[in-house]
Amino acid sequence: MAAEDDGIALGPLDTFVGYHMRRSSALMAADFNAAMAGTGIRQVLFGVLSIIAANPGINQGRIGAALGIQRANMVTLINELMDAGFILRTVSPEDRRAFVFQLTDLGSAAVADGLARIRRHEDRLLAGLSSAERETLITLLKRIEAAAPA
Amino acid sequence: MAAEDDGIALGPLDTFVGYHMRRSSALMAADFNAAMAGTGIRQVLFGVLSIIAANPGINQGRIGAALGIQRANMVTLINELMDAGFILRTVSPEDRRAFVFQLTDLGSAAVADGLARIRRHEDRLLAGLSSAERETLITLLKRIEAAAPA
DNA sequence: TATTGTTATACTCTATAACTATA
DNA sequence: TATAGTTATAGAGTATAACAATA
Repeated sequence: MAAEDDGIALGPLDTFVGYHMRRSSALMAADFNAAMAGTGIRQVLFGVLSIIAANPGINQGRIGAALGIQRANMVTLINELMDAGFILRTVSPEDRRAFVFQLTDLGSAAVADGLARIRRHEDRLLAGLSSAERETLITLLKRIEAAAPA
Repeated sequence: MAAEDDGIALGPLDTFVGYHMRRSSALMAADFNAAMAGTGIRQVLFGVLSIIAANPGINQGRIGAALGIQRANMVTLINELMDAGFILRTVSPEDRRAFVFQLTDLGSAAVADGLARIRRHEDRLLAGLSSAERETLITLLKRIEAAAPA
């Protein structure tokens, strides 16, 4: 899964941000999954839980908007988290079309455990970067997110 | 597809490299696909073409190793590129189990056209980063690739 | 009419296991 | 027996279009 470098030239590929983004993102995702093994939580699911934790009472559409997940794809994710007992779904008092969400106690515990695992996972994987470099990296990535077309 | 920031708090998510990597990588991939529209070339396919261009006569397994693609998944990719007429497959003279590859003229043209498109796409998307920042970004990403477990 | 959530569907990417033919 | 490529298959992520209920 890591970058193999058996004397194989990457050519111009090596100069593209997109290529290295794709590779390193995939590697981080694989290590994330290893760190989360047994919890049933994947990157997207942790994202959803995290948004609910930080915005209790938020509705489904806004969670998707925050994470770049389409309405149609939110449905399965929410159902998974409901089935796992991590979230509580209620009809919005202000808009009876919408569902609003809260974490259950189990969900809060899953977020806390997940945060600890993710911190260890990132500390391990990014041990070669100073904290300044890590911040630089996040800053640069955020600028790309901000620049990307709607 | 871009980062929505309608006053929705990301919480701790915002502090994770993995989260921003995932988002920005997805955004770059979407913009890549838009830039390549009509060519039939996706990120993985361009990667394979690029490796063959830089290493004529390379075999299937080594292409996969260079790009982190499993043997089983290489098969379809190679078949796609064969069907498109971009590559030439011959049995290796040294090892009759292995196939070695060259670009066809059409494949060379596709790579040249792709390179131009990708450069425009990255220049547009990364216009907010100085060239020094772009290099910093690539350097940091490469260090993550190097650090990731095998 | 527009919006929230849903269903159905399809394509891509990735992963594993078992097979074949050569080495 | 190990390796190169293949087949079959499954899980996950993401995309679009059409629908029901509510606004």
